Amino acid sequence: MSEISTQELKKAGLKATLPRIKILEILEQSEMRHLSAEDVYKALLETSEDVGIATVYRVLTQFESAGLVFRHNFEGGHSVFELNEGHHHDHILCIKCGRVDEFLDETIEQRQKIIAREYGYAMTDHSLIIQGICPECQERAKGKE
Amino acid sequence: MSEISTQELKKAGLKATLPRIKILEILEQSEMRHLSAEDVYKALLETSEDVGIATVYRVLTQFESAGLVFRHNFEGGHSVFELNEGHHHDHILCIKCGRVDEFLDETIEQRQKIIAREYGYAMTDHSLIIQGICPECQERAKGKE
DNA sequence: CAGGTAAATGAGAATCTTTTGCATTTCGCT
DNA sequence: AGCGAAATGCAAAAGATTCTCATTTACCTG
Ligand SMILES: [Mn+2]
Ligand SMILES: [Mn+2]
Ligand SMILES: [Zn+2]
Ligand SMILES: [Zn+2]
Repeated sequence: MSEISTQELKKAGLKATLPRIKILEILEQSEMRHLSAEDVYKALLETSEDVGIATVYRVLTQFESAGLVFRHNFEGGHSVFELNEGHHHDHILCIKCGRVDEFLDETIEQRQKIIAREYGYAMTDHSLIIQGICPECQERAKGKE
Repeated sequence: MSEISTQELKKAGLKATLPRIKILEILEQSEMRHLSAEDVYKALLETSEDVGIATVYRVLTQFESAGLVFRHNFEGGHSVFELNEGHHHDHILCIKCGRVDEFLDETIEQRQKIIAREYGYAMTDHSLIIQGICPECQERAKGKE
């Protein structure tokens, strides 16, 4: 079953080592789409794989360079990673419970390109995060009010 | 001259202490609009004020709570602060030289509100950063090519 | 399939940014 | 001037990430 992961790694130009295979599978199989290095490390511990946290950081950074994952800075302090499944999207986060939703708005995407051009920048990337309170957390707040 | 700063602090509900006055003046007088805690600390050293880095962090956080400054997470790792001068704006950053430009796009602002509503979120904030290569850095690259 | 080699790893130390604990100082108000 | 609460400086601590280096592993060759 790790054959598929092995192929993906090779295709990305990475040696198919045990830690890399395991980490890739965790990213693919986790029900959370956005995982911190610590999240990945904890998941590894549960598979009883003896992988160090330093390797988790190294591998995630390599995955990013290889285009296998995206790194996001949702909250100051630590990065989260998610598999690159080909479709760009932005994020909307609940500041109460941490829920993450994803969206893509073509109007915004276009405006960004126009703005970059106006300022003479060659746009390489962008990061848009909407923060708010999710429907559930709004209900919860209403309840105990 | 620090009278004005003293007033601003009092109005914001903060005791007008020497460190707070100095830090506010640095934010007001710096030619850089976006300063890290370390930047502020270095500027303080040059005024030969004996302020600890811990106080810099504490004061900047208080200024943020008081609405005097905004905190941004431009690059993973550290926050930058800028005076709140009343107008919200987003940022476009050069990944080569660190230059920061500011913009405001009403179309994007509106779309964000609509998206939050679509997902049922009560939007509290948002952060949009366009990354790219500024005109000067594009020229520089062209030159040595 | 053994052997060699460069690349990858684990453990812990190191780094970097930010926060915290605590003794001491300062501010704002009599 | 004097009091009490709030603020500060310093050093230690914390949290996230990177680095060092001895050891192991993946992959190529014969
Ligand atoms: Mn996502
Ligand atoms: Mn700005
Ligand atoms: Zn929520
Ligand atoms: Zn530039």
